Amino acid sequence: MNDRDKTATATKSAPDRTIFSLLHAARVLEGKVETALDSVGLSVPKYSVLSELVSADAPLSLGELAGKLSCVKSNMTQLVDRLEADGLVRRVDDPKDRRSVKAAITEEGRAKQAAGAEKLDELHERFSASVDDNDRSAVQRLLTALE
Amino acid sequence: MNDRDKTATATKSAPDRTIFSLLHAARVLEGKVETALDSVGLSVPKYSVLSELVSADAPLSLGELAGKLSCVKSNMTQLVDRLEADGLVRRVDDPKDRRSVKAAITEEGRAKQAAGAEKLDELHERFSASVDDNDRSAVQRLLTALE
DNA sequence: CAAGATTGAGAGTTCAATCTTC
DNA sequence: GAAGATTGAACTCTCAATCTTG
Repeated sequence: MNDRDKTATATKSAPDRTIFSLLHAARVLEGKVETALDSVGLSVPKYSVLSELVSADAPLSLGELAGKLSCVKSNMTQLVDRLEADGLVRRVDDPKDRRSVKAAITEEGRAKQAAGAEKLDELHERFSASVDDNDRSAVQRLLTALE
Repeated sequence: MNDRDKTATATKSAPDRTIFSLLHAARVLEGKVETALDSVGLSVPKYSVLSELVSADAPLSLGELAGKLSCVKSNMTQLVDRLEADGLVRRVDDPKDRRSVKAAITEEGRAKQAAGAEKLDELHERFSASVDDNDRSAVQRLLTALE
């Protein structure tokens, strides 16, 4: 069942490829995650920061957060700005290191994170129900082959 | 009210989260596409616009382009601003409809698009080589189940 | 000088409002 | 009024430069 791939380098604008359908699927999925979180008033980056703070169960420095979210520090500066404006986190000084600023989650932030996690669980439930185990492991295999 | 029960959210998403690995894989893949296009001086949105113009083989209005890329019209206004600054497209008036502005690809834009397509083909080659047909069709199945 | 965070500029995206033209 | 495009504001992200502190 392999009679595609006729001209490898010749045809430029002949779209076929699974690679782009995977990309498209990811966009769709990401959209669903965004919608789910949006219904509780959170964005994906905001939810990610709150989740890290909840799972650490302690304030984290902006540098640590940037590392965990795999983004640049200046990004975290602005993201925490918005979270602070929303009242979901609070900047606290680090007595150990006067250069450092830590983000501490507020009660409101904790509640938002829990609400977001709830929505994400629901989404995951629906997703899992519509996919059988064989396909699931095939995807896992394909994904790890990607790195 | 909110007794944070760690076992509730933490253990639930730990063992079984294909949804998130798919999301992660998409990020990785998207990063590779970005890198490939960046090597010829293009971003993904810019390449997409150029490709649409090449495949249409005629100028397209900004509204048409926004529709094809599934984005908002105001987005296309700014994107075409940047493409015009790069000398890759040119705004031309539509004699049929004085409200409308069309984007016409330049020779330089055509060359850039071809270079980008070349890089993407190479990427696709490498990807296809590392995926067998069974896994490929599993992905297709999973993707259609997603909508 | 290193490591923390911040600022400024720019790319990309969305939405709401506006302006011109049909 | 409805459909073209544009502008302004907001969010997310990156990079380069800067400022403070170790």
